[in-house]
Amino acid sequence: MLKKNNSKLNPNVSVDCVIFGFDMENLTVLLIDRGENQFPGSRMALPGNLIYDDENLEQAANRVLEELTSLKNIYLEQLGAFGDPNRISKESDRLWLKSIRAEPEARVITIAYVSLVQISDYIPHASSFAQSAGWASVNEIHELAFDHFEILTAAKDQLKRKINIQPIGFNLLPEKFTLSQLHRLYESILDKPLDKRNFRRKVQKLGILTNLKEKQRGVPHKPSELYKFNEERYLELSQDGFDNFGF
Amino acid sequence: MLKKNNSKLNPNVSVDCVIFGFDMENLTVLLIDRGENQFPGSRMALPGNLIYDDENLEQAANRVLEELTSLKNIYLEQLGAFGDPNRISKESDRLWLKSIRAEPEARVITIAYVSLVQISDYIPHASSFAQSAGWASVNEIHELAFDHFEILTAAKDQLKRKINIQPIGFNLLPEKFTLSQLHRLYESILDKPLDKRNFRRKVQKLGILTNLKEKQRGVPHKPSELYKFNEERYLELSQDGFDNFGF
DNA sequence: TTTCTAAGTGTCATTTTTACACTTTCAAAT
DNA sequence: ATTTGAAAGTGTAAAAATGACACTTAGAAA
Repeated sequence: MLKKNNSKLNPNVSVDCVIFGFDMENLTVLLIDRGENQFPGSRMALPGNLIYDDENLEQAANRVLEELTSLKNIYLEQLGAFGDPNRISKESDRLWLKSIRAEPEARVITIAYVSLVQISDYIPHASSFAQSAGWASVNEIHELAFDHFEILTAAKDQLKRKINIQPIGFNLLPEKFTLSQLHRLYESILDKPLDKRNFRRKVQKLGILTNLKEKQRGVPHKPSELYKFNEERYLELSQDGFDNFGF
Repeated sequence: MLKKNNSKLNPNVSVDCVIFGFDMENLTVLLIDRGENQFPGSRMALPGNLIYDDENLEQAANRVLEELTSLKNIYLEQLGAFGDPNRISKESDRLWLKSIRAEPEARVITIAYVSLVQISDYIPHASSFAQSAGWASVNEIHELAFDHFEILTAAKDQLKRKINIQPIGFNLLPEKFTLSQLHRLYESILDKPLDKRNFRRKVQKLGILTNLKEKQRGVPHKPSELYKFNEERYLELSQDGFDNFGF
């Protein structure tokens, strides 16, 4: 596992990763399982760990993510810092830290990073201290280790806000997707129903979708046309300061 | 100066504060002066310092701000973490750190906080290691200590984004203000001209301004009517999920 | 051939946005 | 008393965006 030459873990700063996916039904998030001797509910955690003194925060997040889940080279965006002095002092968390850290009692603030990926491109495999790693439906999660539930909530809120400013939802879909899939994705992120016709009208007027003139096959209903995200067109628009991506 | 009982400074985590003001002409920011033996340009810095192990980040930001500038009880919002391993390794910064820190070579990541205040309510007085503290016009700043210029740029960008979602500009104005002052404020934050009539129409339709039926006095031109921010009305609106505050 | 399922489509009323120029009110100067 | 300078304040019409709303179509499976 990625060895750091002679650099030193910083006992006070960690990174945590909120990796969102979309299983065509619901928004999902990548969690690791800390194993059976944890209290139920708090077994699951966001992938995260201490940083090394010679790496920057984003590098650290990528390294930790790879160490724990095998996911590599993912674009991560910073969510913010979480630094409550008691954030790691639940009894179950302290016991666990004793088993994996050199200075389990140190004050640790964590920097959270967020990413959006296509589930099918990234198949997590647990390693290091993660017993397993996998996708969980965001709206079925009610408790996590440390302050990770709070971090997840902040990440969902940020995603809601950002999706009205940038067309970032495409990162969660496969290269070819249908308008209905995009529609369901927006509904599940914004957590509210959107009128089908109005949604389609607007998304098509933006001009950032290319119709591939290709149909779904094998579905027991009228097959949908497939689209892809037109990145060049998006860059044109956003250079001109266009920001009306909202619903 | 605010003594911390027996708690310990954390050598690896600091906070920095970006306090914005508005002098009725331009957006301004609160800076401290590190004194004459600094290189020109890098003499000025954002108020910031290491955190204590038993305080949370927002508390730390408030404490540090008060220690350096005497400003108290200011609502601070987190901007994010800045953690480049080389962020404090410019030669001039290292020399300065040697004079004020116990572990001047430690890796330090910083959490930046932002606030908007009315210049006239908060008169900064330097203390601790600040030689002086005062307001500087944001668009005249081209260099700062450490990575503070980068932090300031991120804060300006966040402000631009946020002002289109929440009517936060009011925090920068005195209680009574004119529509023209509000107009100039929006133009200076968004850094683009806004049509006077359209601006007034929209801001008045929002219903979050109360006309005080009171006129400016002593101005050598038609006196303006004075308004104040109607917070109750704003809360009503934002509870219903209203978000169209943009220009 | 029937049935089931999701895809796909258009219009009208309302609201929001944009572009644009002249009159008014006060203080200061003459 | 009159003039001047400076910013405040005001309305309209065209274009664009939004929101509400219901039926037809294409394919697979029975």
